[in-house]
Amino acid sequence: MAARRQYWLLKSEPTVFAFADLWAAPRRESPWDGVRNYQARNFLRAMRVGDLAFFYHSNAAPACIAGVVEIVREAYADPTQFDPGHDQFDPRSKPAEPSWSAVDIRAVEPLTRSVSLEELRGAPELASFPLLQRGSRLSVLPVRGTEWRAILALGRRKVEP
DNA sequence: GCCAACGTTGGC
DNA sequence: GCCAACGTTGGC
Repeated sequence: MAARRQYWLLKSEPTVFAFADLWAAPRRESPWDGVRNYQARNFLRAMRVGDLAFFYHSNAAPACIAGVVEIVREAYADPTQFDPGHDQFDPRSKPAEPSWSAVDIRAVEPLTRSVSLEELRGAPELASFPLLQRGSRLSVLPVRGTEWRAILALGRRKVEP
């Protein structure tokens, strides 16, 4: 079966780590670590090198999609789970059987225009987009091809509608 | 800062 | 296995 690129969305609070921070990092790369939710972790583990993801700014004014990133390293044991000095330290996780995973990402493209939540809500193609559902809190989400293209079209548009 | 929604924990 | 309490998320 041919490998097929999948699409994702990753949430980050820009005051902690913004798309611009990733863009400014060496080789525009960074680990994506610290995920401590099983469903989100399972999505991380399903990612393949070459998959693309939107970089979403949560807890921002306005919350928005700021850019596109690529998965450059598939899931590996998240080192922060074993670091007692780290906020995300998990004393129950055993090195022989790590509970949590990280991937590495690389910034690919800043969107010409950030796409705000309000705009996302206005797009008919995104009616069932998980991010827009009530109470959605997952920090890692799958994105369908139709949704991906609709959002890209909004983000690449140069002129206000 | 508020608060609704959600995931996790732990007593039973 | 149930479920109340708690901590966290995240839009506003």
